[in-house]
Amino acid sequence: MTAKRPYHHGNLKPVLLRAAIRLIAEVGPAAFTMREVARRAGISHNAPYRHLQDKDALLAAVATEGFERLAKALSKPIMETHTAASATEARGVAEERPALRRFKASGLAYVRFALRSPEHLLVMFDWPLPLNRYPDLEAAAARAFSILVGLVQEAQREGSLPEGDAIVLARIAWSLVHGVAKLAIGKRLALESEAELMNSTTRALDILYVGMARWR
Amino acid sequence: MTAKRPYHHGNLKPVLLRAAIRLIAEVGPAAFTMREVARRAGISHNAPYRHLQDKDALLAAVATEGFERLAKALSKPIMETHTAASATEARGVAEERPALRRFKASGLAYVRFALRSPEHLLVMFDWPLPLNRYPDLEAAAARAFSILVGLVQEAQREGSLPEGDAIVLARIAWSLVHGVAKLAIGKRLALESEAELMNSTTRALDILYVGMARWR
DNA sequence: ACCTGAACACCGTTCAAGT
DNA sequence: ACCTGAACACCGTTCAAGT
Repeated sequence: MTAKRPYHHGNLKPVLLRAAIRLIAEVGPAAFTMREVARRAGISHNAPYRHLQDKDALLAAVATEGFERLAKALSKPIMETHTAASATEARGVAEERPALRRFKASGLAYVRFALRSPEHLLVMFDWPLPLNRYPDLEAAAARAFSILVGLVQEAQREGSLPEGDAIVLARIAWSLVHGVAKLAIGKRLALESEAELMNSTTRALDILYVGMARWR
Repeated sequence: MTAKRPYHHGNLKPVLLRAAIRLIAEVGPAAFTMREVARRAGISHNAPYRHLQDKDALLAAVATEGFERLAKALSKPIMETHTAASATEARGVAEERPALRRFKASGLAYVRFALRSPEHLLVMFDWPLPLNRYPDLEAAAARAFSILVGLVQEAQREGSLPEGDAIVLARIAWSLVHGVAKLAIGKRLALESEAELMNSTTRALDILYVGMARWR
């Protein structure tokens, strides 16, 4: 226990990232401290400053990683049972074309990502990081959003969504799933299980799609 | 400047609340400290503990006040120019009945509240307060949500929204406006002015309404 | 190159002592 | 009753000194 700590050599940064995420998950970002991160990484309290400018830089790295994972989750929208239970499907209406399915699935993927990585979402959106000081973070966030815009455009080409500014439609969809995700994480939706939340999200996305398709 | 501080007598709590909100608005909840609140209130750093159990209790009071103000904002949805520009209106379709107007207006009011009091919204939704330990807060939050549910029910009685669980519809609407509000506060929507945001929100609410009305 | 321990100016919270 | 100053165990960050 009083064993002398060996020097930690090699890439400390990923180790710090993992420790940071686990710590935020446990105590929340408010109680999150650099010294505790260092303790968990088994290094002295100021070693992180060799690799990161400061606490914000560590959180910016967490946020950047979060946007990269989100982008991956959004672009791999594998259809699941929840989506199969989608209303138009249930009625046997064969109008749900592939791009529209992917668009809706990405919405579900957003919420699922948020549930699995609430600590990431929190740092990504609710930690007041000066975005312009972290270009990597800004770029990762832009990439994630552009995937959603691309899905809207595909659905437009397919004829599932109306012509018009894809960015506007993407922002509305993003707002909906972001709201669902944030409220769900904060336990404000009074939904029991993840399955129930996914069903509810599917319904919300169906409503949004119907509204987008008919609205003029 | 070295003048001896007179004792502060009377109700310190409201003074602390005002100071707390101003401080959070300036530095964010992460950098928010009890000692600085006390400094701004012109009292010694530990005086607040005579009135509040701890830092969380002060933030819980801020959140409670926020929900009370939100409830007020939602129940006084005065129609404004943005809503008047709503699509159905623009086309002269006279189908927008009063309860539906109030429902949409409350959505706009939610976003407007968020823009005017971002610090309240942040504490209300993103500070990990153990809700069950602050019954006043929990009750205020429930009251605010119930107003939205009531608006949905009125719109259902009026025939503007389909029959069915009002709570489910209210949750979906809440998610949308909450997402818009959070993303707007975080400057993630790339919208220039408040007017632009209100127009965009109006469009989103129109889409949601159309989707709700037609979805089955 | 990378890490450490001591140091500084902070925090949240408590408590005996003052008015 | 209400407030204060000193105290304790923390934090973020820096820096000279070690391997």
